Amino acid sequence: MVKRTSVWDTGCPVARALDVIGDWWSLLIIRDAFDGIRRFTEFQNSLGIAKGMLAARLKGLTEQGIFELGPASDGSAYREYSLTEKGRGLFLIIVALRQWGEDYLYAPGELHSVLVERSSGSLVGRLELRGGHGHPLDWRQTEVRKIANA
Amino acid sequence: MVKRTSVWDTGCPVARALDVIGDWWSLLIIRDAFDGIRRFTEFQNSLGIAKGMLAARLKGLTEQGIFELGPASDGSAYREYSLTEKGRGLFLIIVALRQWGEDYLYAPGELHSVLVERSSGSLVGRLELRGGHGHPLDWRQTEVRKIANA
DNA sequence: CAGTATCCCCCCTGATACTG
DNA sequence: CAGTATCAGGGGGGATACTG
Repeated sequence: MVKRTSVWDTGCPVARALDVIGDWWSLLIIRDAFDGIRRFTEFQNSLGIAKGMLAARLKGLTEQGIFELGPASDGSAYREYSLTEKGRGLFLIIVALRQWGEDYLYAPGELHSVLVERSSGSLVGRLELRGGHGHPLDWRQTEVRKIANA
Repeated sequence: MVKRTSVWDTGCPVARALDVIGDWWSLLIIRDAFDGIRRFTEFQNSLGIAKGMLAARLKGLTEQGIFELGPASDGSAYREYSLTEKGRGLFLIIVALRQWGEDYLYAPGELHSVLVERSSGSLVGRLELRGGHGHPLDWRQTEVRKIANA
């Protein structure tokens, strides 16, 4: 097996998601997109990523339907990358990563960016696991039901 | 974990989180841990990962305080990897990945595993973005407030 | 500005063999 | 069972030069 093993066909949506955006750069690029970045050079400057890598990632993510390449919104001659609905669906993953990072990767007093509600400036609430009827749930109360599949 | 270009010090918790668990295997290992897998060989069989890779990942994640290595709970002579509180905090990230994967990576009718509430068997509810007072929020109503940092 | 092309290093990854 | 040691290779990744 020359190529990296794919977990696409394991029947687990987590594995399939990681097959698409599980590399190191993709979610950082997407995070920047949520922050309003849309142009190639903007991404490059923000991330410090090599041009070749950035081009490959943007191409891959566009092929996956996460970005779409359209005319620039400012009327300039250039084009820009914008998130599709599928790409915008990744927002909660970014938020979950952010909240975990805030909780466990910063020493008390260490500064970091925060996600706030634009209208009020108040912090966005924590994501919570809930049951089908809205009641709070602990992870221990859940289980993965496997489906018989090939 | 040595990285070619580290984004640890950018002041963004998302970047810092990805520095820790942003590689392709880590979250799959952690997903398996949430499914009850605790032993080296169980991980290896479940993931189809090379032993060397698995050993390196488990070592790194243990050093990061995500796993801890303790005596086997079944009283056998072997040891087992269990998630720390920090590791268990990653559950929402897994759930977010799962929900996105279910939404966008499966064709209608294609089978996949699902996360259910153990007591009732009903599907776990969707994660939702909410404001500080519990009101629903769209990502467009949020923004990242950057902090002046080194 | 927005990439493409190229070079090159070395890490990641996988496979196998070996050990306590 | 639970790793460690070792090896081979491919491609991730960075840097630079070049182009439309």
